[in-house]
Amino acid sequence: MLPQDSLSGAGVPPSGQAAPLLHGLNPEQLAAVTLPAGHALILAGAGSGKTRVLTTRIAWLLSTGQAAPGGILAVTFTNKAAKEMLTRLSAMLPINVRGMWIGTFHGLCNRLLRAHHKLAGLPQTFQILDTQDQLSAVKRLCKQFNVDEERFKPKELAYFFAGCKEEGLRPRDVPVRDEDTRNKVELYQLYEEQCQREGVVDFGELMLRSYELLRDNDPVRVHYQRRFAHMLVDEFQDTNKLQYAWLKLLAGDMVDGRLQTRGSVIAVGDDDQSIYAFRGARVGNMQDFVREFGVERQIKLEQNYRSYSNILDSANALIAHNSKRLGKNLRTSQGPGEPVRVYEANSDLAEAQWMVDEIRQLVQGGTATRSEIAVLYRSNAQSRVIESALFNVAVPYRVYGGLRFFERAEIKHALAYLRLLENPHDDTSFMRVVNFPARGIGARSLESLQDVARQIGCSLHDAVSSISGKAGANLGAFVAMIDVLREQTQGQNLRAIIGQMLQASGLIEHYRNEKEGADRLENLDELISAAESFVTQEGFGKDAVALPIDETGAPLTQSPASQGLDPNAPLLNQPLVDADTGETLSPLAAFLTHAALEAGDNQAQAGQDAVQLMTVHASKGLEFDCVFIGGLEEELFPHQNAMSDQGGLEEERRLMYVAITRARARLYLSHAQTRLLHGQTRYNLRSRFFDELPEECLKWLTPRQQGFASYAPDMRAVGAYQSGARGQSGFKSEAFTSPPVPPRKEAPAHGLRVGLAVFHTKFGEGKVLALEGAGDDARAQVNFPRHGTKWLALAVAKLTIVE
DNA sequence: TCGTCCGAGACCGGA
DNA sequence: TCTCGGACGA
Repeated sequence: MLPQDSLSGAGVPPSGQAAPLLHGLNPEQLAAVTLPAGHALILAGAGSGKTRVLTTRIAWLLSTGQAAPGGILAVTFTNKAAKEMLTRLSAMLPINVRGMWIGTFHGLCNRLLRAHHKLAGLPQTFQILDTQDQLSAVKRLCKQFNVDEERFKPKELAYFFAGCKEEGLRPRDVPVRDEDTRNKVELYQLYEEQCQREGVVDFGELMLRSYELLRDNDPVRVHYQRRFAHMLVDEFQDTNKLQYAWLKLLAGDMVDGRLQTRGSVIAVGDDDQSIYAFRGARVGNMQDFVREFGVERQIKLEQNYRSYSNILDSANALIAHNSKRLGKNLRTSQGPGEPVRVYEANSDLAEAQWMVDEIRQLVQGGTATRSEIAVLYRSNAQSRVIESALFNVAVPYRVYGGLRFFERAEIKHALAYLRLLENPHDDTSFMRVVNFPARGIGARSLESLQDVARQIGCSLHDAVSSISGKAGANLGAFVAMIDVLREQTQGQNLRAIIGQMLQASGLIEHYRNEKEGADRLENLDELISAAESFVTQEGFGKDAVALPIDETGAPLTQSPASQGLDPNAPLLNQPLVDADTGETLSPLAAFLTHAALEAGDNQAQAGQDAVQLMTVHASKGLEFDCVFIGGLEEELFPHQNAMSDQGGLEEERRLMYVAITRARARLYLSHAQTRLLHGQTRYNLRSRFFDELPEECLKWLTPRQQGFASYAPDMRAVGAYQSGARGQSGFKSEAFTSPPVPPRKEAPAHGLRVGLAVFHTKFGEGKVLALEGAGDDARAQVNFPRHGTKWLALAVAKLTIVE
């Protein structure tokens, strides 16, 4: 039933239209969907129907007439989530979703900055730097100012700049405590000047600049505050300080130290799934939100519709080890289901082989289709072994992550040319392609070009005319090529522009002559198709109607375009608009924006029934019937970089929690005793997370090793770990079922015995303390005076007996 | 100036 | 194992 008091006045269609929307919601979900106006926090556990609640809420607001499409702003973190929301919405309601602002933080900021680029102090065609571009911009800066790159590593500088921006700090705002910081802040200032001069913004700038735009321009801010009466924020636990401040600005103004809001904000989040602290996410925003917005309604969604209880209990038990939690426990009405299966492999190869065997059984036995099986891992590097194991037995698979479409070198090159067409002063793009394909412009020429540009204070493009000699001729030819191309492609469609660019730049020619160029040529072809489908989706062409603007120069709330009720209209948002002129951004400029904000899929063959391989981070928000989580070893998962502090470890645990809760019916966990990482074999302890799972939910496919500590690379580390959280490990003999593991017998074919002195190429001389295993599996424990005690796989380690 | 070779260092995660 | 940057010879 609809709460009567929340239906606001005139224009409300009969509630009969909304009723089907609400069908099948549980009481908490219903309460969340039909919340009356006002701010609210929804704590939504994994698999509790969060996205459904969000989209139904929007649909409910619209269908009851409480909101117009233009009055809604819904913000997410990933393009995937935004698309999902739009897809579901359009399935629920026969309305055009174009007038709504649904997108990622960065996407919406981009939209704001395009609309008000003058006020924001940006050229209309400003380009967006992705992480790669940003790094090369920083490197260029370092070269220019002769920065000691040993002392200030470009990567660290980029990270520092991004961190400042996430905190909302401009160079003048950064507290300087030491000389080191002072230098960094100076470089930060120079970096900003460089970006501004070149008309480019990085991801952090996108966010910070639009924050400042809203903060410093009252009419604009007020306009959007009025417009967005309903704001919904997904994955609120992942917001950083700046994003939260941005939301506050849109919601209302501070009056006498108190936030006076106009519309209502609904934040949906799960503190247990906060896995982005490394890029500035602040779980504390949830508490701040409750306090500063005066949130009175908090709803917990704890009913899980996804997993059986063995899986859910495991997740609950694991996450209970974290100290800082808002407190929430998932429950399910489904039965216990299958136990969580645990497997210990001798090596990463064996682990992968076991996974593949299990996967084939699942598929052949009809338990699951391939696309409903996911293999999750902590870091991308782990996918290799699994991929090759799958490949060997011809099981189709799909890897997420790694290089994505718009990040491939050839695509970046092509995009750089396109960017130069839009903005000749984009020095990052200039540098990228000025000598690619090679056209006789070497480091020397570029150095002098950069010198000249700095002296005059202009872009590289403009500095070219001041260079004389042979270098000047070559550079001149390059610039002329770009300028001619720009003129020639004026007014042409995107397909034609890209086609001509590929020819004129010599990219096609270059890759045609390259040995391994076929793939790259194919990708360049794919770029044209991508542009083509972008153009149709975004609705450029006949139905592209500019949004009208009001007296403040901002687009009007309700545009005729957004009301053009075309049920078959594409799902994406309306074209980017310049608020001053009402012009839509050119297809090329919009496409470049799209390419920067959405790195795209990494592989085609989407439709195929394939096993899904991805990192745990990438799996967030997804679910599968069967989930394998591999590499559950100390230093890998939890990752070694995260173990230095408590916060890091808790984040790793949340990551594990996310991984576990992806599974609906079957969950497999595994770890390997030895793993080839960074080109060398490592011996890792079984992950501590195993000890935090309830024994009764687990089924050990291999005997649970008591002597786990024997794999420690360093005895001191073992001591520290043993004295820590590790309690009594339950050794359940009845859990030993299939498949049987060959017993390890002493079979000293290697000629070693305890007490023998041996020599290792890396660790030097040492003494054998213990031996175990046989054949390929044989290991020796050796004490090296300088490197401590290690277990070495004799098949791998080169040990010679010292006479 | 260009291409290739080689050694060092990295690989945790993403808009 | 792979990528990057520097060195070196053509």
